[in-house]
Amino acid sequence: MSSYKKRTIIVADTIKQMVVTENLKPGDRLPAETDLIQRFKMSKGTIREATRLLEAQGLIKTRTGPGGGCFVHEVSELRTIALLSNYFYFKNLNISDIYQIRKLLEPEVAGSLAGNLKKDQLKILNLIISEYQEEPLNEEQDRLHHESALKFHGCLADFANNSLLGFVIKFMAQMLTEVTVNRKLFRPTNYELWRRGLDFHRELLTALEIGDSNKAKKIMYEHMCVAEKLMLKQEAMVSTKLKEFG
Amino acid sequence: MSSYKKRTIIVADTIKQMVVTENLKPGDRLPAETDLIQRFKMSKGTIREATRLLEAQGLIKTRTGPGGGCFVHEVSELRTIALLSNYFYFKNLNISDIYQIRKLLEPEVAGSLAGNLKKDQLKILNLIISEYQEEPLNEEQDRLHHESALKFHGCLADFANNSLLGFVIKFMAQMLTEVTVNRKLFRPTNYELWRRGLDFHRELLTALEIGDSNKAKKIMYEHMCVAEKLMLKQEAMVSTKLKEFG
DNA sequence: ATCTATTTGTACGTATGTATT
DNA sequence: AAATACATACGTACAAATAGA
Repeated sequence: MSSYKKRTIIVADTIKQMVVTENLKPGDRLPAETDLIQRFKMSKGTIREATRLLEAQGLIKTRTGPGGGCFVHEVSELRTIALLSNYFYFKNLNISDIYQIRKLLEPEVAGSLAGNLKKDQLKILNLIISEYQEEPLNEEQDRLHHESALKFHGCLADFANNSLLGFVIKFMAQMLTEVTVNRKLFRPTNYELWRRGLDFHRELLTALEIGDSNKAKKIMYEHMCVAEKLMLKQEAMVSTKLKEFG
Repeated sequence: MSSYKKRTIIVADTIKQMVVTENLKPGDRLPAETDLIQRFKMSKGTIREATRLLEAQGLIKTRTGPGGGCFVHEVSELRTIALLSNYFYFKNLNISDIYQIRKLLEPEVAGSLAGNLKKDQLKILNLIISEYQEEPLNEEQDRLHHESALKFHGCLADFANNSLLGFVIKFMAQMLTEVTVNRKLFRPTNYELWRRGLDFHRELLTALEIGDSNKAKKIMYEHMCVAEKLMLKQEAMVSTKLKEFG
């Protein structure tokens, strides 16, 4: 019940504050380990605990050797999504939860991108589509197709000007992957999901190219509705199977 | 270039895997420190580094004393939002980015809650509104009002059945707070933002109570639009001031 | 290209503190 | 009050990485 703070926390907080008050940017140098030892009058171990804590959060990076030390670091998207996944691990998300959000956000992005994509961006999207244009012949291929299709959505999100919106969309895709993998929703192969998804993506790309914002929005919305329906069907089928044979 | 892994990481990963493969739930016990020391044949310090790593991620909790030890722990929402904030620290979000998402998600939640709130839930919402029903007399009060108003939105999000949607909305509110605080958007006091926000919240509560889903949705959407406009105005004013006097 | 100095990283052992039964 | 089990912190020794001579 005291306001006592552990020494490692004091050091970590001080370094964090330093970044804010001195307006440090990624790549900027922080005091060396030996400096901190002297400044705080603490042992090497204690100081290292502090930097390790910040490193675990992805806020700093340390390098060994001459000219090495602690540097401000931008937290990576991958690590952030991983940490978010931990939070939702026990939350038992279901398909509909995810699609409720996707149905709202994905059409918005599609609409905002219509007519605003550069040639090389369209090229990239086409390239991604080509990764899943062939009919999947087995479960493994189906899974890979599914992953690539989600990459298509992630790519659209990256092209959006709103990094916050882009992040949320990519996170939704990640959660969807985790849910499908956890519940083994890839057996049997979902031919219809692949086939209709591919069609939607192609249509969407055309609408984006000609700059028809409303059409792009509409296609994406329908795409989300159909995908949700098919995944729910798959889910129902899998759970029936589990009841029968599990 | 080797697949060498630090001993602490090996221990941490092994424990993580244990949670997944044994399908452990929050509160379940993990091996005690002394057990792990024997099992891995490592020093106490090394083992502690591993558990500390997992604790930093919020995945486990350790308790001292007899019967103490490591326990599986559900990552807290607060901590998760804090980690997410780190990610966006260098991303330079702006008001419009945040409101683009709020305008899509908040009305959806409002609509879904109409007619579905229990009496005690309505009571809680009323109580929160009472926290900012008096006119703010100074900057500090204005800031507190603003915080309480965001709590109102967070509470609605909690009442939604979709925990994912609720989380995203609460995160948006948090980002909004950080942006306003960082850019010192609280001076001068934004009387209009408070006044109109209060009115919208009251109207919304009525719509939720009588179960008019469409009206609730519409009110919330308008609320978002007005709030965005007022905050952008405030932002423009602040930046003008900075140019003149900064 | 090798050696050297520098700077962080890992691990151990130990002493003492704190929380819980 | 005592026993238990984790928490914090220190100091030390050696390992690994790296820049520069």
